[in-house]
Amino acid sequence: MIRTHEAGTLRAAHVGEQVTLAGWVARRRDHGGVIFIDLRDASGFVQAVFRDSSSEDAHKLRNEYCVKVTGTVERRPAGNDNPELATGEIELNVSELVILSEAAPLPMPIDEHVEVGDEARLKYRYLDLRRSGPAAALRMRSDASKIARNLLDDRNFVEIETPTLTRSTPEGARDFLVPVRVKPGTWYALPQSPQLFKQLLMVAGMERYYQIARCYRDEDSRADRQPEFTQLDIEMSFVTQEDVIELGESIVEALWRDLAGHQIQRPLPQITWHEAMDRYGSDKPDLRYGLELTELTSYFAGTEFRVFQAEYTGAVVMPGGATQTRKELDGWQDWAKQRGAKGLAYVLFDAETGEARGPVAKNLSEAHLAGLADAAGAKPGDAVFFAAGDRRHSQELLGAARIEIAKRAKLVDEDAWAFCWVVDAPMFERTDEGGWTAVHHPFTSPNEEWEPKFEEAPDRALAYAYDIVCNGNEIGGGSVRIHSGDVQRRVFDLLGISEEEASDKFGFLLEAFAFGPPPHGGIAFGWDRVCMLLAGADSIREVIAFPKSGGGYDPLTSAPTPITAQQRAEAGVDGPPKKA
RNA sequence: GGUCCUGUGGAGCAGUUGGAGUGCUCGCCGCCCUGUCAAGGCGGAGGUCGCGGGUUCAAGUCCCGUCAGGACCGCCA
Repeated sequence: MIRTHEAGTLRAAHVGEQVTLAGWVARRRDHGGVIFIDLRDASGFVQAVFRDSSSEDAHKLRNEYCVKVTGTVERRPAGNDNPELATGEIELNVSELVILSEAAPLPMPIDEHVEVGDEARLKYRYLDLRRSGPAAALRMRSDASKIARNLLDDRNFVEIETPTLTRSTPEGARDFLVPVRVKPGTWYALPQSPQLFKQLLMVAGMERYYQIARCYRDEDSRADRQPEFTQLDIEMSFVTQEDVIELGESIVEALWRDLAGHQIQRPLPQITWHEAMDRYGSDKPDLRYGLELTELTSYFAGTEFRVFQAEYTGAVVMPGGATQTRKELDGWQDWAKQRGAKGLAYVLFDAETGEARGPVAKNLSEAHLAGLADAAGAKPGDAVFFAAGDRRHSQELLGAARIEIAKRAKLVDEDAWAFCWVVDAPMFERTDEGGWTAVHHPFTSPNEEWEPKFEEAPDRALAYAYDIVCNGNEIGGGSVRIHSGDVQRRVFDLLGISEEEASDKFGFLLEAFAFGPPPHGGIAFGWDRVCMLLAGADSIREVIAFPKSGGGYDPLTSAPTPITAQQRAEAGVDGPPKKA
């Protein structure tokens, strides 16, 4: 090493020692006769002092020059300590300065105190990462992965890599495709997850598999989504849902204990998917606040108001919402329309009299108005928002409203951690064409109750499928898989997948399942989201070294780029497509 | 595919009902300065106001289009 110590580790105990440091000029304070440099390396900062003998070159220093300095660690003069710095009691009296490399004027400030836009940060991510905050997020992620690996290793899990050039899967998200030079017209797909491979590893008798796996989905991005993302992917043989949940909680417990200083209460609460929808209008409810939905379908039975003559009518209360201005109430209508709803009906309860006001109130009978506050759980001064219509969509609208209310009314405790499992997810949902599709994936096992009869009521059939939710974010999910050929065939039948089609698409898996597949199940954590939460960030970009911006664009490398005619000719892009 | 927000020196922002010269902080360059620590003082450079079109006597400002970024809906088993 060209240095003897790390800058941020020097303390009063080192006073008198001759040391050599290497790092970057974080800041300079040139007083003419004496020059101070904050020298930064990965460990932190230390103040280097240049006087007469060493100051000639030091005048030339600029921010982010990479330098090597040799000198003596000295106690700072009385009154000059800097309690802000871990190294604030001492400084390095420099006798020799070597400029290792110079830095051009910076395109963005590298300053702990200055906000910089995302565009500049991502384009110059290597400069962004010199700042302590962004750097700490990546180090924290490394720690998180280490904690998970250690825990899984202790439990005899095997870390196994699976292919990233694989075959296209018909279900789920859009695949990223890779043309094949040696066989034009054929394509690899990048995996959306290692799902099928981990099941094959169970057939292979590995029993306990895990992998920190890169996954790819060609869908539009969001703050918590990237085209390539990472899962902590886990699969186990001879387990029940309870075993997977126990393991999942152990991982979450270790992560939050060691990285967030938070002890979770085990077992974590479990609520069923239907309960989550009924009470919170979401399959990933944020339990940091109440504001539960109330169903008023039977309350409004027989109402003259046509909007509420619906399959489902529900409500959510906005505490203190009655004082909202007309403009704010109109804002809710725009908000609802933006989500594809016709609007958001509301009733305001006067803070003084408790009297119901608003356009909807005029359409309701005296009796319905009289009992409404109690039925919806509203107090004088509150607003109540309603959604009516299709049960699922209405609940989702109210669920979204609930989140928005909590945000606007500042009801979210930002320091709280609220975990839960959402269990008993439905197996199937209707497709637009009137058939059925798997909610999770077609290898998810029906639960014990529904296994013999899921065909009788596919809309009500429940699966051994579970999601773990933290503060309204789905951070992981999994299921017990089907290991019986008979059940798998029945599921395919219901989904309208013929034997021929199944064999064409998943033949390799079904064939493997002919050879004594063990019962198995697993879970995958969305690792970027987990790390985002642990880092206290509001975007997964903060915990990804080189994230992409919207549209899958990489501001640093400018990928994706056009290819040359020659590359295209060789790539095998232009081979004939498969007949439909 | 759709909705909304934002584009102004290198960075972050301001710019009023359209009205004479786009301003501020930081950074950058030069000089001064021996105890600062987000150092300070003096001086200086740096702008197609994202791009194109339109309205107007006059556009950073209004209108249309377009590009880029962000948030969201659709989508994401």
